[in-house]
Parts: sequence; structure tokens; C-alpha cells
Amino acid sequence: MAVTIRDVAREARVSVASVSRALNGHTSVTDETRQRITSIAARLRYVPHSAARSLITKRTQTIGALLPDLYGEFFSELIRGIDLAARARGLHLLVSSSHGDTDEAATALRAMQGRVDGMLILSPHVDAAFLRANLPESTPAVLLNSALKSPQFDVLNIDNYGGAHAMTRHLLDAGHTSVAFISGPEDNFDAQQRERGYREAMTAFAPKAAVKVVKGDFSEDSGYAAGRALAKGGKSPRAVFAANDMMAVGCLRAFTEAGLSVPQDVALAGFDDIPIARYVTPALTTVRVRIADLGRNALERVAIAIEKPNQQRRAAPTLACEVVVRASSGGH
Amino acid sequence: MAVTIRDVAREARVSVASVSRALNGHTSVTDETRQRITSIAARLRYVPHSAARSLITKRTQTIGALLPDLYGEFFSELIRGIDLAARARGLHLLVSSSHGDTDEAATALRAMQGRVDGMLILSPHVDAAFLRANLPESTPAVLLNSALKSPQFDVLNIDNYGGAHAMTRHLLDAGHTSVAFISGPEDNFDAQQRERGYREAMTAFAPKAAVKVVKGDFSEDSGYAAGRALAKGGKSPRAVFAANDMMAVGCLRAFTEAGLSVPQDVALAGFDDIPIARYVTPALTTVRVRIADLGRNALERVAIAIEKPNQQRRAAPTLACEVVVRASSGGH
DNA sequence: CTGAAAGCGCTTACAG
DNA sequence: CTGAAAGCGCTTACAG
Repeated sequence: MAVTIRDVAREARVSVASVSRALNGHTSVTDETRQRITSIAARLRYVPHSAARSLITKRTQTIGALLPDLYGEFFSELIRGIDLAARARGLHLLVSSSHGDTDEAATALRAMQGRVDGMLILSPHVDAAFLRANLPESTPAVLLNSALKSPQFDVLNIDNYGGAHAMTRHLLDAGHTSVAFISGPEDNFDAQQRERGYREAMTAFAPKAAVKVVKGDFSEDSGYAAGRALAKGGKSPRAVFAANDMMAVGCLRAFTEAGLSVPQDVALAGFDDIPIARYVTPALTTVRVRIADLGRNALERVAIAIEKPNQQRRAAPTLACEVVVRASSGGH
Repeated sequence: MAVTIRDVAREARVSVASVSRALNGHTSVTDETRQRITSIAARLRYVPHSAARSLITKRTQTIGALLPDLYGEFFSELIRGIDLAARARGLHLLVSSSHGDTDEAATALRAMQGRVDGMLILSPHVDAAFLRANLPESTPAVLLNSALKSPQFDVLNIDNYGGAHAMTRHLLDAGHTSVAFISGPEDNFDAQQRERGYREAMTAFAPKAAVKVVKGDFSEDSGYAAGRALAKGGKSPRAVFAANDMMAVGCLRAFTEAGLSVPQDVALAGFDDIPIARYVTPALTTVRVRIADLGRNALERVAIAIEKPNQQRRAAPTLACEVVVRASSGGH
């Protein structure tokens, strides 16, 4: 059916070895031979059989991405960044998403074994033991947004700490003397870093102000509950910083219902800059994360690890975030 | 390095043929032999080499997805549906996204040749000629949201017509005697079907009312411009139906600026039910599309086409949409 | 039921 | 510079 290297060889009256060399850019082929082979291959629409090539080269030219059940925009931005970088390098992208728990992730990771040259892993529940059990040692991997501290694995993180620190400072600078914080899930690495950023900024820039943390879990409902709690008794803080945008949106609803107006009575800020952030009323001040860049960088790191297996890794830089000022903090 | 079928065979004191048969569930193996082989394979953590298997079986157990530059939620929902269905069938998913034009899509489609058993294609610019030039005849493919009418290709569409028809009827039923429409890009299939749904519903249910169409291009800005045009002179229609949510959001902003209040002065509706729709003020009445189902169904169709290549296809059903009533049409 | 052997389509030492 | 040959790790007729 399909045209193989033998068809090209026959047509060009050379051996399959020469076709292989010519098409793979080896030097030891006459220019004339190479040209003849190249044009015949093109005319025949020859495409090397990837499985046959993989079998002998031990390379699949494919990167696997293991992703959890992700909220819309984050997921597509991440894939976009990974995909763009992969294409630029001629790599393919095998995706496995929507993993709710560790078992599903383990099964998916194993299923990819042998089909990929490297892995990108974003999964809140992945730790060193999980990786040792499910990832072949020889497979380079980059973990995204992971608390993992083992030098054995490469980790690439968003600068959650810096972003939260900068936002807290922004709110204080804007004249809001007290800033409360709505935290995320306790076991979530991003959430922990953001809370730390808040706490340390408060200590640094408003040492006399009270640090107030209300618990949330990243859901809109938990933000709503936090907002109700904060509004109770009419003694809300001057500003509220939620550890993510969805909670900020929930909190905004609670404030509005309680008759508090944002930003006049209380300023409000979130984290992530999800698309919704600019469409709520008032538009939400937040911290923007360059998610596509995260994906792009991760792909680059794993590609380099594949090319140079024994190379000493450079320490992974965290990805900078930026404060986006909108109306909810009195910005405009 | 890695453990191969020969290692398992040696350990089990059988031929590699028996290992292959035992592990692939062929009947011609003693239960006792199969058990021994299975347990040894498990102990050795044997995973069949996928490239070797592909080389001989001519199957990759992989489906390719070719996607354009997509807006956040749609993309992730689609992938979610595809991924879930693929996993249920033990298929892998190779993704190539963010294709701006036909050339990029062609390159990506070609690059997948030989790496996938079937394709899912969502791309506004793909037509029959493109497919004949870039897709091997032997590769089953399902096109999503495509205007393609060739019986040669399998197409799966959202019921844009039905959704728009139902929404128009809803607005008329709610007592809004005149309904204007903001259209999408002229060359966009979804947009065309939605406009047709609007027009035919108007003819059917409000034959005396004027059909009014303002041009848009699916962007928020074009919705804003359309909103300004409609508000001009204070003689806006009683209801406006935008061909997608982003335009409805833009239109809402224009109305608010013009001092028109929604839904009291004018009702407003969109299409897609993007996440933003419920967070604007007032929340947007819209048409919901089950995007994950679209992905799931598409995967099922291509999987069946792979399993039974010569089977007569059943006609593809269009995927039903549903009207979601919120405050912008006076719903609550 | 089981094994020896061929072969899938490539790449790459090894000779010349 | 070029070719014959081995071999990557599987599956599957073909014998027995």
C-alpha cells in the first residue's frame, strides 16, 4: 500500500541505505545522488514509517503531557504554549488529561511508556514516590507547579509567592491599611505560596496591621462564604485579596448582597486573571500568569533533557507574574 | 535496558510466540501456561514495545486531533470529551492545535501521517480539496463543525440552526415583538446556520415583524459596534440576539453606555454559553452547546470507522443545543 | 497447544 | 561514497 524506503531505492537505483542517508542529511552522499533521491522521494510522497524508525532509533519524537481536570482557560493556554514549542522542534504532543486522582494518573503515565521521549506532568497529587513507581528512570520529565523538592526531578513553577507579595503591596500602597486574605486548599502548593506571599508582604509593609486569613478552597462558593463572613457585623477590612479569581468573584457577590460596594467600601483582588475577571462588575484586579510561557518553557526544558541526557540541569527559574490593576481595587 | 518479550519468554521457558499469544488473549494457550506467562510479565514489569507492535500490526492505537486557535473553554471541553472517550477505548490522543491558516494545518496533518489510526479535524478552512491533498485515503477522519457535504467524509455538527431557532422563538414568546440579530463572519459555517435559524424562526413565528441583521464577526468589539448602531436614535429593537456570547457581551456594554437597561429596555441573548456569560451583569441568556459530548461522539465515530473500515456509516446526528434563560432576557 | 521462522520498515556499523 | 547485512521487538501464518 504505502510507499516505503524500498520503493524510493528501487526508483533511484540505489540501496535503501543510501536513501536513508540522503534523507537524513548524512554527509557521506554525493550531492547528485542526494538530489536524485530527494526529488524521487518527494514525487512518490514518501513519508518514513515512524514506528519502524522508532524501533531502531529508540526515539518517538513525541512528548507526553499528563494533566489533571483543569479549568478551561488554563488548560488551553498551557497546551497552546507546549504545542507551539513542540512544533518548533518537530516534536509531537501526546495528551492525557482529566485525571481526578492518583490512580488514574498512574495508569495514564504507564500507558504512555514507550510512546514518548519525555514527559510534562502537571498534577497536584504527584510526589517523588509516585514518580519512582510509575515513570521509567530513563524518561526525562518536567513537573509543573509542583512542591517537589527532589534534585532528581526537574520542576518549573509559577512565582506564586512573588505575585501574591506584589499584590499585597499594591493594595497597601493604594491606601488600604488592612488587607484580609482568602486562602486556597491547604494541601495545594500554589495556594501555600500565595498565602506566604501575602503574610510576608504584610509583615514587611504593614507590620502593625492585623493579618487576617479566611479559609477557602479555590471554589466560587467558598469565596462567597468568605465574603459573607468578612462582611458580617459591618466591620469588613479595607481590602480583600483572594488566592484565586473564582473566590474573588464569589466574594464580590457576597459583598454586593451585603450592600458593600466595591471598591468604595472595600477593595478586592484575585489571582490568575481568568477571562471572567475583566467581565465582572467592577472588573477584578488580579495577578496575571503567563501560562502559555509556562508550557513553552517546560517543553524546552524537557527537549533539552532528551537531547543531552547527562547534562547538568540549570536551576529552573520561576515564571514571573504581573499585577493587573482594574476597577475592583480602585484602579480606574 | 528495557525488558522485552524475549526476557519474558526465557524466564517462562516458552517461545516468544507463546508469550505474544498469552498476553494478547489468544485462545490457543493452556490456562496454566497463560497464567505463568502473565505473572512473569507482571513481575518483570514487561510493557510491549509500541513501535514494534505498530510496525507489524499497522495500528498505532492513537487518534490525532487537528485543532485551530481556539478560545479557552471550547478547546478544553472538546479535548476533555475526546480524551475521556479515547481512554475508555484504550486509545491515545495526539494533539496539534493553534493552526492559524490552511498551510499550517496541512503541515500538521501531514506530520501526523503514520502516527495515527484516525483523525478528528476541527478547522474552519478545511474543505474536500484540502483533505484529498493532505489526508491519506486510508485514514478515517471525522470533521467537526464543518460545512463539508461530501459523502466521502464523515461530519459531525452542532445543531446551530435548531439552537438559534429555539432562542429566537424564546425571545418572541417572552413578548419581545421585534428581534434583531447580530451575525457572525460570513464565511463561518456556524454563523450561517445560526442566522438561518433566526430568519426562519422569525418567518414562522413573527411573519409581520421586521427581520433585522447587523453584521458582526464574533469578536467582542464587533458586538459593541453593533450595539451602538442598534441603540442609535433611541429606536432599538425590543430584543437582540447575537450569534455568539462575546458579541452579546460587547453589545451589552454598548447598551449600558447608551443608557439602555437590559432587559427592561431591550432583551439580549447570545450563543455558546461561555463561562463569562453567567458573570456579566445582567447574566446572559444564551444557547448551551455540549462541547464535551461533541468530542466524545466524534471519537466514537472515528474509532468505529477504524474498527470496521468498510462499514456503511450511519448519518451523523447533529448535537442538540439548549436555551439557557438568564436575566438578560428577563428570565429571572 | 507450541515453536521456528519470516517479515514489518527502518538505521547503522562493517566492508569495500 | 555506496551496498549487503544485521537487527530493533514484535505478530502470525505454517508446521508439527
